[in-house]
Amino acid sequence: MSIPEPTIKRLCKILSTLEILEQEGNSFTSSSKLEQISGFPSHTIRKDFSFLNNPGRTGSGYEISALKGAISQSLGLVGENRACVVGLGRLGSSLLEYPGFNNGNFKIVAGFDRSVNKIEMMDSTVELFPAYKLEEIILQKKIDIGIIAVPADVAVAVAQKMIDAGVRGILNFAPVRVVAPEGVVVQNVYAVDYLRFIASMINQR
Amino acid sequence: MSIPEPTIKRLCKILSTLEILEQEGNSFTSSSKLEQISGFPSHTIRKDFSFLNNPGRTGSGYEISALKGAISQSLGLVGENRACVVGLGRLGSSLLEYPGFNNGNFKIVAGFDRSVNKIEMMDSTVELFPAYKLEEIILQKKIDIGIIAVPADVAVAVAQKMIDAGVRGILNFAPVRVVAPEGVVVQNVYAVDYLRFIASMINQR
DNA sequence: GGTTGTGAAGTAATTCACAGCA
DNA sequence: TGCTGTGAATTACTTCACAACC
Repeated sequence: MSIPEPTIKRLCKILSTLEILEQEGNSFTSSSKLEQISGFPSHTIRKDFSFLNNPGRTGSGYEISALKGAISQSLGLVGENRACVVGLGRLGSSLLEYPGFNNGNFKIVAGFDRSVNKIEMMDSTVELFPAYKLEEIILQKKIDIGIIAVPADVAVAVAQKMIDAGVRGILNFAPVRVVAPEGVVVQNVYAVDYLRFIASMINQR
Repeated sequence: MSIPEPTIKRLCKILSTLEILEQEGNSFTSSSKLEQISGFPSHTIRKDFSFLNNPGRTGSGYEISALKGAISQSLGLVGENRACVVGLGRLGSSLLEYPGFNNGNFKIVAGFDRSVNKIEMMDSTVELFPAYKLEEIILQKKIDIGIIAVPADVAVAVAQKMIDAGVRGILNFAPVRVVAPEGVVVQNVYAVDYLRFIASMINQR
């Protein structure tokens, strides 16, 4: 039975929430507590969890580490997903060190920038390359997710190179909409869209 | 008749798409063309548009500027929404100049940082203030949307100050989930959530 | 041929409500 | 009493299909 997309998105967010709870020293939680923190209603959370394999115990709540495992497993977040960041301006360079990117399931294995000079000047724990090596390195390092943080005018070209090199997912922060063929998952994160959504919710209701 | 939330989100994205089309010199478009660019099926787009006031002409397509107006109007994106950015690290400082933030409907009227030194050194077209003035300036400048770009450990405190000062919407880029009382719209943009979603779509299906 | 706009039909997601358990 | 887990009921959304139009 496949998991509905809204459920997947909520589970991703709940996973982050659980990590925060764990960092704060908790080892158990409940659907009502998760409602307070995540904002999702508790019955929705429980329904979402019904797609997992018995993550909790009827009567008591959820053991956080077991719950995290159950979510990760059901979402297929198991192996190590290898990612790269293209464009090392302010946004890109902050992404290289974004907390949580280099957790168990993800690893940023390369950064790219057009400017060879910038690459040589930056010091980073991530290996850096000039942009023209993008396709070569994606193949060589078996990168499956590309993160785009370049200016709008080159974002589409970068995306195309990623797709040609065989990337299976793209996270695009450039203010341009990237479309990809069937089989490549794209998420466009365009900050203005969120601002507009917020303004629309504020002004409309 | 209120507009369903999925429709609102799509309309926000389509609005950006229209701006791109317009920049490229187009003045007309159609639902099938928008399908190609946005990825949403054309019938969904047309259904979404049915919540607007006759944006197109049966038979021919849509006049982009009229369509933009109809969407903006229906979403309540009419006045000027005043926003501020808190935290002027790499992410925050890039947001200050983010293209499209300072378009017709939004205006970034203030930037804040804890470090007085940084504020004095940065040159920006946006007025900058030390963090302790946050509440004062929000009131004074009638800011209704707060953008959070501070580290995780202070994000919740910043959000609380914004809420206390009367902000009506929060766009949070810190890797912490901000929750707000009824009446304050929050969007948490946590990059890891998108990575997880992508990985889950890649690995699962 | 192309297009929009929309009721009707179909599908999907949410919410309810309660049994079963600690 | 407070919790989970889940069928059933409800609600919401999407897709279809076609009339009206260029």
